[in-house]
This record gives sequence, C-alpha cells and structure tokens, in this order.
Amino acid sequence: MHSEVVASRSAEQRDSSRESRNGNGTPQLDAVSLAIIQQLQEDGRRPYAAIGKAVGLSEAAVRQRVQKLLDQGVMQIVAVTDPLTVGFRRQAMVGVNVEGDVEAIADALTDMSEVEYVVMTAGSFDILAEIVCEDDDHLLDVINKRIRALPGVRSTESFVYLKLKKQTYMWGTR
Amino acid sequence: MHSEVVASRSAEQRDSSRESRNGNGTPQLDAVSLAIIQQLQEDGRRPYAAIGKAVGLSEAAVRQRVQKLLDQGVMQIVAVTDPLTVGFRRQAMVGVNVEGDVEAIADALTDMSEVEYVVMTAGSFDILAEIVCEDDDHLLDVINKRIRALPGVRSTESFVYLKLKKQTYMWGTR
DNA sequence: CAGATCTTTGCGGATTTCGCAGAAGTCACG
DNA sequence: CGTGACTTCTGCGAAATCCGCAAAGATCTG
Repeated sequence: MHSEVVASRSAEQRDSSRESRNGNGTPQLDAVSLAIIQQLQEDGRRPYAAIGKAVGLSEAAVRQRVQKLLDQGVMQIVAVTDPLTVGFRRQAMVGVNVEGDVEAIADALTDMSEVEYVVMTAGSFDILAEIVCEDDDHLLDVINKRIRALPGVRSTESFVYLKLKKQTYMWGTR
Repeated sequence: MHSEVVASRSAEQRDSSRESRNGNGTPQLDAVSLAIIQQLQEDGRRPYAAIGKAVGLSEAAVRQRVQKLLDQGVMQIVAVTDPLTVGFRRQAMVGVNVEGDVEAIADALTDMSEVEYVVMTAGSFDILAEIVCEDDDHLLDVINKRIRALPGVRSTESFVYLKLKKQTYMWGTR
C-alpha cells in the first residue's frame, strides 16, 4: 500500500508523450505504463480507480492507457490455467532444427492451433515450440505428421511434460 | 454469439457438485467452469453478467465460481506481456540434467525469482526452465553461479531467446 | 505564437460489482 | 423416506465501477 509513483510526475509525462519505437517496432513504454502493467500482473481485474491511485493518474487516464496497451498488443488480460487441469493431458516442448529460412518455419508453427508458444533461439535448436494436445495420439500426429512434414525441418527432439512446477506472470514485479 | 450451454443443465449441475479430485489433487472441473474459463481466456475483464448469459448461470453464480477457481489456484487472471517489451532483454530456456531427486531441483529452481517457468520432462532433459533476465551478466550469473551450483545438477544446456513468435492462452477455445 | 496532435481530467449516466438472505439441490445416515 | 449438514444458485438493493464525452493542459512543428 502507498507505493505511489508521484516522484517526478512532469518528467515522466515528458517521456510518455510521443510514442517512440525501438528497433523492433515495439512501442516504448514509460514508467507509468510499466506501473500500470505491474498492477494488472498482480490482478487483471483491479479497478481502474485503484490503479490510478497507485500510479498517480485519474481513473479515465488509466482506462485509456490500458485500452491502448491492449490495442497495441503490448499486453493482454487473460485467464491462465495449468492445461493439465483443463483437460489437456499431453504437452511437450519440441526443439526444431531447420535448414534454410528459420523464420518461415517459425511462422508455420505459429499457424498451428496446438502450438502455444514459439520462440527462435540460439543454441543447439533453432526453434523451441510448446505443444498442447488432448492425448498421445494427438501429440504424435502433430509432431510426426505436421511438424516434421514441414519442408526445411531437418530434425526435431521432443520433451514430454511430466509435471508443471511453476508458471508466473510477474515480470517487473519482483 | 448465442453459443449457450443450456443443453442439459440439470445433468451438468449434477456433475458439478461435490468437488471430486483426480490423482494429482487438482480439482475436477465441470463443463460450466470450463466454459467460464474459456470466456475469461478471451477477455479477462469480461463482466460476470455477460459470462453468465453465455454459460447459462446468474451473475452471482458466475462470480462465486470465478472466485473459487481463483482461490483454488486453478486459474489466475493477469496481464501478460512480451518481456522484451517490458525491459527484460535476455531470456533463455535451460535444459537441466539431474542426478538424484529431480523434484528437489525443480523446487529449487521454482524458488528463483528470475525463473518464470519450470516443468519436469521426459527426454534428454529432466527439467526445462525458462529464465527472464535484464541483461547478459544477469543471465550468466543465474545459469552459472546459481543453477549449476545446485547440488544434484549434472549438466545444463542453454537456449538464448532471439525472437518470441507466439504466445497464446486460448486452451480449449479453438 | 498559432495550429495540430496527444494526453489528462472531471463528470453524469449506465453498468457492474458486492454482500446477503432465502430457495433449491445433493449427500450421508438412520 | 425424511432429516440435517452442506453446497450451489438466485434475486435484489446499495455501493462502486465503467464508459463516453467535452474541455483543459502539454508537447511538437514550423
């Protein structure tokens, strides 16, 4: 309680205007937006007025910034669960090695609905993809018939999930 | 619109009572709770009344069930972001091989604040852990000084993230 | 300084949330 | 079969929140 961010308001606001973008084309966030995100990482349903009090803005201003962050795709407010609890029995991380255009393969994986998470990496895999399936047959099908069938996929290695131990969404809150 | 779940209400409600638990000690979810979660996976701030209309319950009943799901830890409603946008420059997936008690190591990893995600797996790694850091020094420190220092860790392999391509939270919504 | 653009604020009215008491359904047990 | 303990659902009024909008304030450009 009382972790206000009143310090140098005018300075923050100077930074906040003019949505500059960094190299990646991702919007640059100022301290106030970060503080808002932090509030919503603790509780995605926290009222705008409460957030406003915490970050030093009016309710309407918070609402508008939240809406913009959502529209820009910077953040999303969603319910997250352990898939195992919700009826998806089989999950796996798949390491993929690619010859040729890595990004094209990553895009192809992104298009698959069973693929939850795709990241391009440095190391002995070019891509890591997390897969959520209903049962073993489904998983086998996705890995062998769909992923390995993509032209350019040299090899894959699978890590079937046995037990999810941690899943946090508290970046910046620590 | 109009995807109501009115079909066999009394049957659903029969299943819903008596919170039975499966082997893992995780609560068993009925069709209505799943439908509620699904609604909140689309929009974590959707009003209870709107959810109630979609799943065939009163506003108060939805509110009660959501609260219970949150209390039980079955789901959480949070803002999720791409860490790179929020100032965490270095992320990596780390595969860990363990001798002895795998779960003990997994618990130790879970206790580290930089570790976002921990899962025990079958395959050539015993554990996969996702790490979120501010810079290279920080990442190096976590991997070499903290993870490899854990007694029982036989070896690790790191996959530094280059680009996050997909991150969804739509289980059951497809 | 004027103009264009963007952000914040303040404020009603509509909507939603919240707490609670009562009704209804379920289960265990004699 | 009925009774009590328990859980879940419903309805409702009061309080809080959300929402749209017009005006005010900032920032940047030229």
